[in-house]
Amino acid sequence: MATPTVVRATRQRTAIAELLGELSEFRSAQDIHHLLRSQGDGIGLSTVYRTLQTLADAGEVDVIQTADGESVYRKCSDVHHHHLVCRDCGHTIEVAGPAVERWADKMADEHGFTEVSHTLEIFGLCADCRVKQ
Amino acid sequence: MATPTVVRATRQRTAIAELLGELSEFRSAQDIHHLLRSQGDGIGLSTVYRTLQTLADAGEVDVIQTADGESVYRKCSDVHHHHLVCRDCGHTIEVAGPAVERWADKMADEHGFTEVSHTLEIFGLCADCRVKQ
DNA sequence: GCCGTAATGAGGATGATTGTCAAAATGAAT
DNA sequence: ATTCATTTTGACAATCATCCTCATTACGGC
Repeated sequence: MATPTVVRATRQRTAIAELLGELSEFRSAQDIHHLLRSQGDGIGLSTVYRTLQTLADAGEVDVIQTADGESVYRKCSDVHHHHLVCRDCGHTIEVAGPAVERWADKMADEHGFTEVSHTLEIFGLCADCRVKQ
Repeated sequence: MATPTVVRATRQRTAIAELLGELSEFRSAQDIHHLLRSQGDGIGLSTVYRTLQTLADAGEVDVIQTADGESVYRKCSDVHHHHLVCRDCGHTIEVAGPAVERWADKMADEHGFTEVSHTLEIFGLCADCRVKQ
């Protein structure tokens, strides 16, 4: 992929960005592909994957992996945060935990680790999904 | 998979358990398969996957997923803990963070989530790998 | 040893993700 | 608006980890 010197706006990219703007849950690339198609936007699966990856690299969307290893995407706020995710419907709440960040950095530092990053997600059953069952 | 009523000891299971006992890093199923084969233990890939899954279900090994979605396994202590993992060599240190557990539960509770679990891993470059580069 | 059951493993199936590349679309300049 | 270099797209094939199938083998209680 010879790095492009300019980035172009396309119908497909706009459609993905808009859809992500409306969703509050993490969705897989395949989900997003289906959603777009079912609302009439012709788009190829490759394009969805490529675009989501680009957005993720740019920090525009967050990516986490479900228990079975599938990558799911969501447009999030810019500030550092973690997620409280419903295992059933995917509904997500952003939560901040400054104390946790400090703790993680301290642990890494104490053991001589550098270039530290961390992943932290909380999974559960949201109130809505609990009653539904 | 009709649940067996008894569990049998086999050469393959013993080999996997022993290997895991010697390793301090997270390794993929394929890694483990190669390692066993290269030390002369004939074993099938399916068996490795099956056994690791069984061990994971029983809580005998921990499973986390690498950045590219691959599952990696490691024998861990029984107490609840998290991992400080070297991105380069996989070397892993178990760390405990009781305050983090409480925080996660509190967040979930405040938003009405039940059946809560969480994942938390810290990634970095260990001291050894830093000098090596 | 025998035998009922559990476990193995070779090979095929699955499913998410990525690569290929010719054709289509973009946007800057004319 | 037309041209044109470059970026994007998307149908399809290729990868790759993981799971499934099922005939064969191994375990362990008798």
